Amino acid sequence: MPLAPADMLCFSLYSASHAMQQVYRPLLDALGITYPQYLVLSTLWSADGALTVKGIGQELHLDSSTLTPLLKRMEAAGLVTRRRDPKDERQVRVALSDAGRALQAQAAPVQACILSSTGLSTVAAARLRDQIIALADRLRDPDRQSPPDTA
Amino acid sequence: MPLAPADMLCFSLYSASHAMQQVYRPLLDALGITYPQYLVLSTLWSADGALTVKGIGQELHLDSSTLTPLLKRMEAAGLVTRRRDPKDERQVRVALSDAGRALQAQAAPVQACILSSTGLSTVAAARLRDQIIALADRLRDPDRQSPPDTA
DNA sequence: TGCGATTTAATTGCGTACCATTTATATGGG
DNA sequence: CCCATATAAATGGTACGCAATTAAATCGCA
Repeated sequence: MPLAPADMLCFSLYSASHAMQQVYRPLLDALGITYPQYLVLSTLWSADGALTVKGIGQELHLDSSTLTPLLKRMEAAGLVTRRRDPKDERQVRVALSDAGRALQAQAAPVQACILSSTGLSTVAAARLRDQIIALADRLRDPDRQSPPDTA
Repeated sequence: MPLAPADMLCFSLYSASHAMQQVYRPLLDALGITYPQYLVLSTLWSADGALTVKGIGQELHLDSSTLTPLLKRMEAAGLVTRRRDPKDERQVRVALSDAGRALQAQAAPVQACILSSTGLSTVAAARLRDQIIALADRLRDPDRQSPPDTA
């Protein structure tokens, strides 16, 4: 018998992730940014220095073909700067502009608002987060069990 | 202090959902479908009859602006049929074609492969799924607040 | 009976995501 | 020193995902 989406672990993730973005949307609309842009800004706020596109991609598990246009929009919005690294011109260094740094204060209440929307305590949210991170790590682990093609 | 994406519950969902789709990708590539298309097919396989676009959207929490082009691609691929309901011509009824039904057998091993990739037992996967479903339901609940943490 | 309010799909425009490919730069080996 | 290889970013193409708009059908109620 077939498994309906509602019974699938994958669909719970897919669906919860979308629901989460819906909660973020009005908060981020007020800041003029999208959810992936908020993730990039959070990375830069925490990094406290310029990161390469590659470095941001490693944090967020996104590749340059996703990040390049996203970062260009953020640069056009005046939130970040993009400069070739003079030491290695293959790399593009992304740094916060003053406006990008200023947005951190505006965004300060967002996390508390999100947590409240989850209906979870800080501890319960952290516990669930860690379970989901562990799952994602196993899914990305190249030598995970169940070899369908490893004869 | 700012919260890095790696510490956010939202990002664990975002990231795990993407990781899950990467595990699905090679399996679904072999069937010639995408992950959202697999969700639509799973819905139709379980429903055992024609559903409206609206009905599919309620199952998957997607709206017609996402589903209409997706269903048109599936129709072009010969997996489903789309017909206006003669009783109410606003509605479009989506039904499996023979090829769409036949794909169910091809897709039968997929769920077991995915479960194995999670590294979780059936019971542990179901328990995590239920926690995430409950979270998503609270996030979608219009009258949510009650932060049990912030006094 | 008839007409406006509501409901439903489709359409449009924008922003992700990702694969495959291309371009530019750097580095290692002979 | 120069070529082969490796790496980073960008590009092109396809497919979601959603807000807002448009178009059509039905319902509500006088």
